[in-house]
Amino acid sequence: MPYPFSTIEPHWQKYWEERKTFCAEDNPSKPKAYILDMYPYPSGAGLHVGHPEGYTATDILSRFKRMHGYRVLHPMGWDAFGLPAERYAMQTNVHPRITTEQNIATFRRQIKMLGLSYDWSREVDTTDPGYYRWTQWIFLRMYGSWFDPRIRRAVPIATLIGEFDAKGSAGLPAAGEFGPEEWRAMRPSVRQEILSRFRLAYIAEIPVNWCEGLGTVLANEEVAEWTEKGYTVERRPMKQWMMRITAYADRLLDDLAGLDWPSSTLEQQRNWIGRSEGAEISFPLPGAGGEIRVFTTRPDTIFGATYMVLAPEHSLVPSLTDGRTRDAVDSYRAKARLKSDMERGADVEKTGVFTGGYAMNPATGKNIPVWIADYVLAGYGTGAIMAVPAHDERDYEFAVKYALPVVPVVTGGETSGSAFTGDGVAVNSSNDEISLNGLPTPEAKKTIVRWLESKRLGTGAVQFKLRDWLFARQRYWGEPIPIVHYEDGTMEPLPESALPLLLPDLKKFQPSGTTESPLALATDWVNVVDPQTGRHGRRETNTMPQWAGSCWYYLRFVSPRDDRAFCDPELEKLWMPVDLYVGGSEHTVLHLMYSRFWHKVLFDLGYVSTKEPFSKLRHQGVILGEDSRKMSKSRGNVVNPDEVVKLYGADSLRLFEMFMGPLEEMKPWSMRGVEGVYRFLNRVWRLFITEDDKLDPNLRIISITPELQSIYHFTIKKIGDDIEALRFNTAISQMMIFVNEVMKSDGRPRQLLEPFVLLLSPFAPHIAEELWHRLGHAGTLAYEPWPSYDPAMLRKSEVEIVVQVNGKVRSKITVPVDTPEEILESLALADPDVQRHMEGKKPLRAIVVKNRLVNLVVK
RNA sequence: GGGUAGAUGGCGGAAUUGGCAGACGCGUUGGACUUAGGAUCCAAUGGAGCAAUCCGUGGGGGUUCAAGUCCCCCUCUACCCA
Repeated sequence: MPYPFSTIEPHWQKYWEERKTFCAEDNPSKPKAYILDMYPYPSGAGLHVGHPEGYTATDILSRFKRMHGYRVLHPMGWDAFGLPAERYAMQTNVHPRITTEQNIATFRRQIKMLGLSYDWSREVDTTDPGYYRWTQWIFLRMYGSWFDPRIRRAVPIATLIGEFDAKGSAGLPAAGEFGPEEWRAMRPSVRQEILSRFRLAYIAEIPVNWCEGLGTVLANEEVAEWTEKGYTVERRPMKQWMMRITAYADRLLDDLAGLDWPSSTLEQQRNWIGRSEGAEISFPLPGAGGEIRVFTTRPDTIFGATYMVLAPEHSLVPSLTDGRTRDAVDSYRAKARLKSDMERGADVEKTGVFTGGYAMNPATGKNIPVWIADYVLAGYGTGAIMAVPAHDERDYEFAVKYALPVVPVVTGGETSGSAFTGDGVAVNSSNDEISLNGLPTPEAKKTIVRWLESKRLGTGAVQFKLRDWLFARQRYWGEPIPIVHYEDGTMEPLPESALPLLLPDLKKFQPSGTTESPLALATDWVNVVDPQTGRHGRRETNTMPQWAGSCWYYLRFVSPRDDRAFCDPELEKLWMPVDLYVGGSEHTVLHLMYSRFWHKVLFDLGYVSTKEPFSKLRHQGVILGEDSRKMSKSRGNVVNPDEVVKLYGADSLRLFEMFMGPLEEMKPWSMRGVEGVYRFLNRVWRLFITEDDKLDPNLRIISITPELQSIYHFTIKKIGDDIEALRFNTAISQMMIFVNEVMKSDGRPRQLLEPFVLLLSPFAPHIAEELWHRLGHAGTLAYEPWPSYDPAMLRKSEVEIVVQVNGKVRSKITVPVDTPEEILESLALADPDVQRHMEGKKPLRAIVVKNRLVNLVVK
């Protein structure tokens, strides 16, 4: 008879829920553990077997920590804004609120069915006005703050206004040039424009990926997905809300150093930030007037700059073109608009056209042609490059194609047929005032930057690949941005008391037909009159991107029902930072970067006490289908957790998910494997419970062999060590070894089996609670102290020593533990098998490792 | 092209970090029990060989008494970035 998981599991789930067993205590006297899963997007498809992998891992650790006397914060919530619910609404006119509620209900049911020890009283939902009120509130903090580069942190915008009032713009180049009187005399809309150059949340006109078919702007990483589906995406300049994450580039990079994160994740974050050192150089435009500014990491190659390339969108392009080139340039610009950054950077043949204009190379004094080409991106650097075909692959390719001159200025590598991009020694690099010839690349860089600086032609500069974050989507189902635009050209944030700014109810969810979100159609909602001044205004119709809610949900869990603060400051100190964060590696870059950014802003403004949110991070690996291919509906290899739980129970599902292999690894599903752990749980059950469903009368304190005693103590040690290190697969394997040993031995030693139930409980909590109960204990085992082991008991009395001759195992001898080396050696030499292999050979030396092996080297 | 992680039986995976390769599980084979077995229990299970023994951790070199583990070169796979 299989064990009755289908009655046990709901029973204990109900018990935990009714007794609030896993409510996190805000009790400062206990050590804390904040153990967090990446909360899911509740899709219509429901849970798949990938979800429980990470959830079970954190659950095991949470339960383990509770049994060690920790207060554990282990919450769950829903990242519930997002495009799928809205797209469904477009097709059916079912309000996304309704779809979202249904999906959440399904997810909640499925997650509860797994017996995960979440504190459900802290559940959050990003679409709940009580939640997004605070997302909006944080947005307003970002809007109301600026990053002061002199102290490298964010401060309220009022400090900047105060500075302008008192001293004018002095010291802040981005502000322009004005004195205090001028500032005070400016029209409000002008002042606002200047301030928006500093605010952490600001509106800017930038080229974005506009998708007419979807009626929305897409993030760069979303473009490929939609173009593959046949949608057209074009580059188009639009006014957009942005977040000034670039201000934090240095700190986001530097603070990675203190994090216990996977090295690949750290590396990807570094690459994404993409810090590079070089110089910004001005190339004057003799014909058109003005100058082209470029950033380069190789200022030392400036003497080899034989042409320049502007991004097609570059603002100087029109003034450089003339009648002969205008048509070609315009049509090239039109084509480039339709390509995504990804396509443009891709390894395809470079294209470009000559603008007709020339710039002067400030080092050589020569005029060089200015081209446009889409491999130069408007959003990166200055949107222009000096092209050094001899020492840059892409420039080389381009120069060969368009027969532009290639002038080598660095020696040290093979240059025929390709560019030499490495470091070397400068040549051909001198003018009347300066010579780099003979200097190794690093010296040459320093020398030329000094010269450029002295001539006011350029300056040493640091460039980041990281760009400001596009923070607006033309969608309905997202957090409304709490800003009103007035007819006089100014905008104003809503007062805190007006939050949450609720989404208006709509009946239809189609795109507005303009570049605005469907919110523009809610005229009652959009149009407002300022009660104080009577001015007419319009609400911001963009909503926030899906990342917004997930940027700070880990903070909300600390005080989820607080209506005075997004996060109670005392409780924040009590729980933060997150001690372990587990989630998929698909969030390696964006989610983790964005939340680190928000966290740092909140830290600067004094709302949180740690500079980083997640001290330790791990990713769970992808679970493949039974055929070792990615699970997908079309392949028909999707495994449904409901099915597994129905057949084998939640404990078996949990146990198998952990037994499959290392947490981070990608691994295929196996129903047979589930059966395997299910058999194991049945075996455990039968150790305690007889065929007629009674506690086995043989369960008594009995004398046991030293071997079993030793295995028991080792099992406690191994399971504990493995859980701490998140090596759940080997912990389970040790449980199996222990159970096999007990099965083989005589009797049912209660003094071992009763604690074993506790060892099993983090992995398979339902069966463990049931056995604990049947053993005569009242209440839950969730807070029982974890069994301890005696290190002395780990020592065996005898060990088997391997005897090798020339590295090959020839015999094994059993000796008392810690037998001295000399005795081991003589015992080995006396062994008949060994002697046989040494016959006729001369002993050279013996390597003896205590308690391990003897290796006899002979010739 | 760059970064990161990998490659161990028929399969998933273990291996005090240099010390018996293949723990544990799946599968397979044989047996026991049974009216029955897709339940349970026992035994075997990397390959070759009757055996002694030999060969075996993607491939090739190296260091070492000793290499899955360390070093060099190569091949392939996955993920991310371009």
